[in-house]
Amino acid sequence: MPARAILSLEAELERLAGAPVTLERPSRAEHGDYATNVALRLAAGNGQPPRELAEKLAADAAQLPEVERAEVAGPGFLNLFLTPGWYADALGEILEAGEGYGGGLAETAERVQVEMVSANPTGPLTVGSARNGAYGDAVARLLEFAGNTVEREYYFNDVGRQIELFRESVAARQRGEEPPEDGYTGAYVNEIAAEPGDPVERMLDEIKRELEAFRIRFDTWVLQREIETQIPDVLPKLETYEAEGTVWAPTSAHGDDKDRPLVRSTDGSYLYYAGDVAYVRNKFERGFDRLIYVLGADHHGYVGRLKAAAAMLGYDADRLEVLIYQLVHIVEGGQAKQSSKRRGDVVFLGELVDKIGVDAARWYLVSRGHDQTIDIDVDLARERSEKNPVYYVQYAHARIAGILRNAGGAAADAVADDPAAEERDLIKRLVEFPDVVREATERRAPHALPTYAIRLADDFHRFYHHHRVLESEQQAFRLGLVTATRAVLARSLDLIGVEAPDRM
RNA sequence: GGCCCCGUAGCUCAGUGGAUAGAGCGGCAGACUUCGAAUCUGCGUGCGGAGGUUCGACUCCUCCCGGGGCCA
Repeated sequence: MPARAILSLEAELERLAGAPVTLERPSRAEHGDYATNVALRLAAGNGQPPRELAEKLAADAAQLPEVERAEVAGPGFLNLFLTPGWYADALGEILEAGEGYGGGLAETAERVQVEMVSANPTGPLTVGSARNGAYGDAVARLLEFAGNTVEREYYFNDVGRQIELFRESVAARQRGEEPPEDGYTGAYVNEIAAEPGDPVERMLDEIKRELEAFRIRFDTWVLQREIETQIPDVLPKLETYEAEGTVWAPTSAHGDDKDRPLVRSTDGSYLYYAGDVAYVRNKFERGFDRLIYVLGADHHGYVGRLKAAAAMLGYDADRLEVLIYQLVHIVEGGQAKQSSKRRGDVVFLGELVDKIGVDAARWYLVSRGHDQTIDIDVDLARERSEKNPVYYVQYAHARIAGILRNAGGAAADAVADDPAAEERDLIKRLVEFPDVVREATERRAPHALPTYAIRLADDFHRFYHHHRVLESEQQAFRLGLVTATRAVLARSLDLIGVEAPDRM
């Protein structure tokens, strides 16, 4: 939802035009503060020349108190130039909303679970898991900001072949032997072997520490072992059939590519999908309105089977959402590198954070679209991190914090007789924020936030370069302007888990 | 063979129907007696290809080419 200042203007224009009006910011200043293509849309319907319609609408619009002048351009665009009064209203709205500006936009607040990361506890978290967490946590933060209740969950696959291999690998090292064929050989295996206690427990604790350091706070940790005890209760609730010595779930009747095996008839042992179904039921039974799974592109095949599980259990499959992000490729010396946690030649989250820090890492991992594959050269990462736009945005925040420190609590307001171009641009940028947040939330696309934050920082730095805040005739208005800017910068960063420092 | 993602400036990427497609990095040339120069200003004939839908397509549809992934 756009800011109120936009909505009310759209509503007035809608009344004049007799049709829905959407305002957008033209890329060129001479096309006005805002523009609408409503005349073009209307003309397509009733055969009237679009410019004629636009001319009439322009004459009416020019009478509105917010509109300084209205012009018709191109094939029939209506370009609006707004009054200082509109800018004062817009900034006033933002200052009034304070820290909550742009939030609380959910139409109906839901109880949402976001399950993310969920890497096997057979090693430290990789950069792939870091992307999962950075992305999933940003989506979770957006949903919370919109007014939903969000719980973050981590599912530990603590049983199965990989776990056994991991235990055997550690045990072999402890005996001074080589790990088994296909076993885990990374350096961290030696470190785990050197310490007492269950290696899986140790990895669980290590992963929890890493996530906390990465600023992802989980509400619940679930063990596969526990979920599997619920399988016997769940299977009778499913329609199943037996074939080839196996009990199957007819998931293809619910949109899956093919049916999934549940139980091996010969020995009654459960297959992987049985656990998936039990877990889906377990989640819904906990009362969530919406389940979100965050999975890498290599798990794309899970979308159909998870939704089928929900449907077979009698739940609305639309309430189970699977967010797929593309993989992180490690590049070294210009060559993409095959990586394997077993061989230990992956790049770990810890290494990335050591080299570039949490802020740059989270920014970097979430600033690409989730449908975009990321290539990461860790050796270049540190060098690049010095040029990371995250510091550009943080610097804008720190600069404002400095101004506000020096202002010593002087009064701030929203009114200026005739805001300068840089001031108008900054206000219009701030006015965009609720819509950026809304779209990022709806599309589960938090990468819109870094993009927006750079633009906002850019507008601020330009404003700062041209105008003094303190000891100027416009001090109160400019303090209002930078106060609003600081709040929106801080919120933009917080939504992607990056800190907004007062000093750098 | 089937399915999913991607192809935009030298590089990394924004841009899910509007006007002359934008940032960052790299490069060149400028700007500090000033609330923080981690800043600002200037310099760019690029949407993989071919059709189609539309008043209007980077955006939607079909096919082809190229890269990545999953399943078989």
